[in-house]
Amino acid sequence: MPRPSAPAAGPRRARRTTTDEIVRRVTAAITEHRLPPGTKLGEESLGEAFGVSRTKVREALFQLAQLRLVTLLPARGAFVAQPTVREAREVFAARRILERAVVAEFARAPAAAQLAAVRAHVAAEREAVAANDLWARSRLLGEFHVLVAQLAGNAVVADLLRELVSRTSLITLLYQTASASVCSAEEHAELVRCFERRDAKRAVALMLEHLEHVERSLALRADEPAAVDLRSALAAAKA
Amino acid sequence: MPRPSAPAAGPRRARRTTTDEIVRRVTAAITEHRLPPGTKLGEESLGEAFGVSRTKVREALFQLAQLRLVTLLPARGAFVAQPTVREAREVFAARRILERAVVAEFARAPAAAQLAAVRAHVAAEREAVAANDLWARSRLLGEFHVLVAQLAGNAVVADLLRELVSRTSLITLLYQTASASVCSAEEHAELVRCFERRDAKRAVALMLEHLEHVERSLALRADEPAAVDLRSALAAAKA
DNA sequence: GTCGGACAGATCGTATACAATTCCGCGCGA
DNA sequence: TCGCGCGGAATTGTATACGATCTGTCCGAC
Repeated sequence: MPRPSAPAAGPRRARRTTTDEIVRRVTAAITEHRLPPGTKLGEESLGEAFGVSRTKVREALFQLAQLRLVTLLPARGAFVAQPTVREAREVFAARRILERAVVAEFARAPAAAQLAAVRAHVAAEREAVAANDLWARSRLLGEFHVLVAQLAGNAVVADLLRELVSRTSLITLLYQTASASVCSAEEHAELVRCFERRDAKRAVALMLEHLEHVERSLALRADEPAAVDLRSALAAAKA
Repeated sequence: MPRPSAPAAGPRRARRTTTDEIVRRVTAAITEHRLPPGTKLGEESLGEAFGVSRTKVREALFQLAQLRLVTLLPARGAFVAQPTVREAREVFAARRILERAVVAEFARAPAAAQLAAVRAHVAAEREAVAANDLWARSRLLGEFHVLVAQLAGNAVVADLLRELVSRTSLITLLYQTASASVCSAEEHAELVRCFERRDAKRAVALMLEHLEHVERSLALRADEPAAVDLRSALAAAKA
């Protein structure tokens, strides 16, 4: 009897909605800086919040742990991750590696429709900045990088980058300095202009500069976890 | 009341053993080509095999799905993934991007102990090849790339690469030609010699060549899933 | 003879229940 | 006053139970 050779992983692929929905919403909450690093994510609390039971919450937390957005402590629960300085630097290094290649590829031959898409995205970024919508701003600034990767035509790389971008959001929140707030939207806009000119070389340079700019704007000096967070938490009090 | 700032994600980090153990063992089974693509992974069967209950198996399957080693069909079950040709090409492209950078970094200034480690690894590869131990061979050939990434000092990149290497194992099995069997161990050995000479440029060239060599040895011609598998399954009969 | 619908079996999805571990506050003693 | 040990409450870890969905087969109709 020959093996069934799997039921053709065809059209229907979307999971119900619930588990991935929880992952999506918690991810959004973390990357949009609504859930600060170190926040405890109790299973019962989350279940109550989403109207589902612990079983489902647990699965979502496991997935989030694999994305490195939450840390699971064996019998103590789930917490929003607190990337170390070392990890932060490594994430930026990884992004430089991937995005250099992505930008070079995309700038080589962007289709008109693709250029329109990135232009529209930058417009949305500017809108969020103008409206002072911090949540949308965080989300859009990150999604820009994922969008470019998708348009570059490699979904695998785009997925890897999505993960790294999420982690970057966490890092940004943890280590941002008071004066930080890089105006990334304009840097994105300049990048888009390079795309329009098919200027791959300059696009790559700009992207690397952009990432280094973001990294340098952070306080990545301490060597261990984040005593920073404790202090700021003590100073700023209530979340 | 200031937030507890998380219970110091300190020393103890290892998860119990069970869930990750299942993930590890199934991953090994897949990457060592003991579980062919398309194999159904029933929850009850796996639970029985590992002596745990479905709850735990499900968590493991979810993690494996995120690693893209298994495909979850909504109400039908889990199957060993069958990467498409497109996905296969994208995985190789992603690996070229990452490994080019990894090799360049590592070849720049490898420590003596690190060189010893990679030499030892290649020796183990040769041993497995000589002993005709196909399982160990598959594992070691993949782990070489992860090892180099780890030694290059970026754990984040190493983790990304580990995932890609696992997926490559699956791809290799799915699309290998009868005459395939690239003798990667010798290519690894030559790479190590470049490391010893700190010849970064040639090391990068060799690595890219090596990856392209592996990719070209596969039958990545068809555009859709793998009718190949069906035929071979019908021909070869029993697993 | 082939196609369409319905039933039965099996498997997955979700919730609930119980056991194990941890955390927190209290009391005791030095 | 501080350290240490000890319950009680809360939370996590695991298993089981029940409902929903799908697969495969059988039967009847065209």
